[in-house]
Amino acid sequence: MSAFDVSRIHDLGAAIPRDLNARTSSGAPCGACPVRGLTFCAPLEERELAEVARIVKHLTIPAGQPLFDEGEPARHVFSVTEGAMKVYKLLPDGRRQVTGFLFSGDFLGLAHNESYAYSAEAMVGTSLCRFGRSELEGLLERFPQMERRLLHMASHELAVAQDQMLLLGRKTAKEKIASFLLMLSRRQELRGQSANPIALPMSRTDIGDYLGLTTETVSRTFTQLKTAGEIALLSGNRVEVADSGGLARLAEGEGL
Amino acid sequence: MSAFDVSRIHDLGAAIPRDLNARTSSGAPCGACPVRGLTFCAPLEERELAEVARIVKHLTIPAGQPLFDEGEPARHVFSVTEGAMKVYKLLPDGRRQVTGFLFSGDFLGLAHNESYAYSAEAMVGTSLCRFGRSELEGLLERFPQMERRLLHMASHELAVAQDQMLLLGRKTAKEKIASFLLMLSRRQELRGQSANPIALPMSRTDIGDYLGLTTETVSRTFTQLKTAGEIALLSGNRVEVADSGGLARLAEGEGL
DNA sequence: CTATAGCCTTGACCTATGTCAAAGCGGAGA
DNA sequence: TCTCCGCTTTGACATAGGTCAAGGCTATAG
Repeated sequence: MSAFDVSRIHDLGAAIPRDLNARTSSGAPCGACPVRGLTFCAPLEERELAEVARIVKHLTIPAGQPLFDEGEPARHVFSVTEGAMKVYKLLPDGRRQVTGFLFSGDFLGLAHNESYAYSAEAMVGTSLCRFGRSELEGLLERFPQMERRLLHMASHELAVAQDQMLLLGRKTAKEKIASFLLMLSRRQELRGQSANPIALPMSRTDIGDYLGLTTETVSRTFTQLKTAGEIALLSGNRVEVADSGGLARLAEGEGL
Repeated sequence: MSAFDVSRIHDLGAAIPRDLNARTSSGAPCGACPVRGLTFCAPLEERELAEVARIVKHLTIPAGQPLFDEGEPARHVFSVTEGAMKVYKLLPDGRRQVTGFLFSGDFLGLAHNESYAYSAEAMVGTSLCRFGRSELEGLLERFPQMERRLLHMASHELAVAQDQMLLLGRKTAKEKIASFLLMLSRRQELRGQSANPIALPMSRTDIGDYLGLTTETVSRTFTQLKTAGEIALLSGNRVEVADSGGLARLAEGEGL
């Protein structure tokens, strides 16, 4: 896959300008945001979006570029509008844990203290909305429904994190890979894309660091699943799932 | 340790009645809540606490008793006032991941959908405040600072969950145990207790299910740390840390 | 069209941790 | 104070997954 070809992994089509008053600082209207329904802007009315547009800055970063690093002062929060990112934590000796993959509609940068708790890096060319922390706080004060939405999103993230703990602590390599593929598939659907085939914008190393495995084990497990007829590896780092029910049973350790 | 002896693990002393108007349904005044500063009630003024007292129900459960099970309709949220609980998720074949240990001041039961995402069980006799979900929502609507506090607490939980992912995915058994002990020590301090010795109200099996290890490995690793002079195992399931700096370095994989 | 650099896959071997089994031991109740 | 019972510890052995080491593809750049 071309590292810069965003469309391969996010295919919602271009934003259709509707000539609303609300415009971001770089000119894109929030009212035309293709992923608004997924973001924390969802509960706002079009009139209120103007307030958002006033404080938002739109930015685009190329594949492989870091957005921020763990420990850096947390001055901004971000919302992914297009592309794909990974967030991760490091141990002093370089061991890495990818704590999440982010796609359009996902939120990042919320920190409970003054600095980011993890690093964030684009895996393909990625577009984001950026909010100053204090400006966002003002916004949350004015629009309580936005704060409620954010709390709801955080609760969801928490549930996802607990699932990931179960995966990391108690699942086998095969169960981890099966769970991972299903997670990506479901998220594609949530973004309005088809559940199958599944796009993998991340490397085997990234997948390993997300699942608590090595590159080699990830690769071997993909091969096993392919040999067993569970999946097919397509060109462009895509995976076709033969029987999602079977994969789901595999993911929960219920054999096949 | 006596399974019912709460004081062993939580020693803030008895609540001192201050004769405030705010009282819980079982008579205990919220104004005298010994852990109020730690809970989501913290930002409320005494006058506002009366509202909380009106909808709260105080309850006490014995060691080993479940509070709720994963998948059950999430009708209530809870705040631990005294004692210790564990929350966990199960795989169909019985494999278990303990996703957290809860002590006084901790919040549980927040669900982003209609049912609980995990099971909760008391490890020692435990007291909790219970809130009906809809009543709590009304409260959050009236007191936005409470909702902000809840968002802040959720962000903190999220950061803790990411640390736990790093632990589960990338740390060795020795690093996991060291991290675990430090976490308990710090939380004791946050609750106003001494950092050392550390009380372990949970079984070796619980610790293993929290750290992604078996009982045997947990036990062997404690023995190793004891032999290395890092810790001492005291009576009553307590652990004395010889040098917390050394343990901290161990926890991050920086040798000793 | 061809070269090239970076993934990805595969193989052989190793080890941290799991599994199975059997003693210790401490605390709750009599 | 004594007696169990359940948890913890320890030992011997097994294995999933890690490590080290070659190749093999594939997609961009020239």
